[in-house]
Amino acid sequence: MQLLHTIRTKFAPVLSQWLPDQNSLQASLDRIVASRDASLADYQANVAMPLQKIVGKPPLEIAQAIVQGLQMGDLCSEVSIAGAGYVNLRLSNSFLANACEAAYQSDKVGLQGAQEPKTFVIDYSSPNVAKPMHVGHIRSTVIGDSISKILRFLGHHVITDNHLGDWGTQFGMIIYGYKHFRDDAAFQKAPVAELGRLYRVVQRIIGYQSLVANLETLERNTKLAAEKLQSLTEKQSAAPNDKKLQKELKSAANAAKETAAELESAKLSIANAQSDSSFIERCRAHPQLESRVLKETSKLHHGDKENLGLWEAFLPHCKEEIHGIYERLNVQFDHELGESFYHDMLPAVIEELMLKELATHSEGAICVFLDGFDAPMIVQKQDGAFLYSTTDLATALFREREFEPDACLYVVDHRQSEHFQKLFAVLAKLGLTHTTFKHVSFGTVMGQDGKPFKTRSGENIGLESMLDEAIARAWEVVCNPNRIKSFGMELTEEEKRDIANKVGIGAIKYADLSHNRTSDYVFDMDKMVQLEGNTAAYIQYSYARTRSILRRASGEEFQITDWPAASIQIAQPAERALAMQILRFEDTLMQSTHDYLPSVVTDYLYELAKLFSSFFDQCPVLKAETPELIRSRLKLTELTGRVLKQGLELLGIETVERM
RNA sequence: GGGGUCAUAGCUCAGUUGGAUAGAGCAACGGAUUUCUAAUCCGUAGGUCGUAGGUUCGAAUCCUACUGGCCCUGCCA
Repeated sequence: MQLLHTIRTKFAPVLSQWLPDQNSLQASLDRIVASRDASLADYQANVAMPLQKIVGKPPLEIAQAIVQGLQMGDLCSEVSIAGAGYVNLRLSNSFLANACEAAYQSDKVGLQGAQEPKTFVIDYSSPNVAKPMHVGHIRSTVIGDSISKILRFLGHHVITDNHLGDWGTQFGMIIYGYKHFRDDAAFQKAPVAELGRLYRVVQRIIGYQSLVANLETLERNTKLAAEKLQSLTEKQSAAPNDKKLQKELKSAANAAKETAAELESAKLSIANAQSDSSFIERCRAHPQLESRVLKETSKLHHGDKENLGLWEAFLPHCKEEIHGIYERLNVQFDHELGESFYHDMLPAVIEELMLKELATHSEGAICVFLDGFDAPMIVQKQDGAFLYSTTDLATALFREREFEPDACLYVVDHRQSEHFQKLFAVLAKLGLTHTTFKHVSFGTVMGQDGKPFKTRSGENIGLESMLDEAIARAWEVVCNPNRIKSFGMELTEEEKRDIANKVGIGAIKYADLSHNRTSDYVFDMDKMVQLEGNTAAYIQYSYARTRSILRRASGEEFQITDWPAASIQIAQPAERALAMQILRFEDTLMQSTHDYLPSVVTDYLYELAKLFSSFFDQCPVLKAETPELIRSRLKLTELTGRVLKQGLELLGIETVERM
């Protein structure tokens, strides 16, 4: 149910006497919120204080007038005024009980759903298929999947699209690699692994060559920075109190330090590479590899038979690989329209931009210049090739025609925010003004050292091995024989595998979703698999406990099966706290979709699981005083389980009946 | 140089349209168990919300400046 809306509706007639205008009335109603401190109130209306200017009376007097005018009916057991003029509400136990009853009878745990369903296109995951997927891809995939599920559950029309990078430079790299470095036997045996190896071989050579090529510039810059620092230091000693100079000195010192460190690390990498003689030989044999790779890419894009043939041969293998990962993550898409799908539409995009005089030639490229940005959006390179900005424009135009969405969400990392600002500005100029485009950005996954999460040698961490490790650790903890024996549970091997799998994958997903989407977070496998505190396992465990009680109830010892027909009673503090949290489910989902924050849902579920634990501790279910109470609590337990399961499902996390 | 973003307990983090005494988890300490699954519950301790101003009934939250970190900044995606 939409609890907040129900409460706010009661306030509307009273507040409208001072706020005849709909907008200001709504703004005032929005100040009625769940109380942060449950000991003060369940809900609080912070409406009287801002009204003092409009009404011309002290807040306390206004609050009194509000309370006198309110017709809360059965909803509240207590309405009071506190502090500077807060109107505090205490929901009545009978209301909570009835509302839980209704939620229990409903097939969607009481969900009313969106009044005006909208159409969303959600673009997420979108990896480059020829490269191995790494930890950086997990956020987009997991966040996008969760947002899609929540919106869909609320009744919106959601179209998910995995915009695969299946047409870019990385294919030039593996095509070049395949032509020159392939191991046929290895390719026969495991094509994806071999392609991955070829990608890394080519990447390493390009990396080395670019380091060598830039070494001179780097040395010069380092020298210049050091000289600048030197001269500023001299000036500083002449004028020690010049603040501007001090600032300059500081930034010069930083710059000198940075360039020196960069030079040092470049030299080190080069020295390391040079100790590998076969590698150096390869580099000599393939000079200027980057431009050779670009040529292969360009040939592919221009329909070269051989390259197109290789691309067609590689792509199914690459797709199979990532589909394997999606299967493990239990993530599905409605569409998988990659970059290659849009290739033929790109010239028309440029044509339209030129025709509408949005794009101009500049320095040999075709660019769209936008107010507020120094650099233009480049849509066609000097060499005639298109860029991802061109593809993104074509994609947006295609989706507009095909799906007619109300909103398009791009779940992409925050470093691309400027790209999306430009993209959206151009789309607006192209007349796509009735669709809301939104970059749902997210922060970087950091290592323990506070730097982007990489292996010690600087490589990205493979997604597959990360999932394997999470599952292995989940196994160790969950299927620990001592623990299982301690409460006499016998699990088959198959059941153990299933549990370890769902707990391990759940741990990774939950760790990602529970952090605020926009902030960076430190990746800590120990912690996320630790199964204590704010983790998926704690919630999954709570769910398993609800199932355990229900299993026992209908088992031989108690033989109770008639609780669905009984009525829910709310009396104990732990019962009412649990009931109220259950009823806040829909409000939580709506709040979560307001700015696409799955962490709102994780917080909610964690709180619900904690409240259930308290309830479990303080309110015996099967050993309650009366048969009626036993049945009431069984019903509440079942309802809690349903919400926990549904909530986890919206996060893409599965549950188990026993763990 | 320009722009973006972040700074909250020892650690990892919540705190979204400004609301009452700033909250969790971990780590530390103390209690509860013949268990409806102790992977639990209850409690103690821990803070000048980066600094300085401003806006107002009220600021961790909004504005300005400063300090520090990360990111982006014309032909990769």
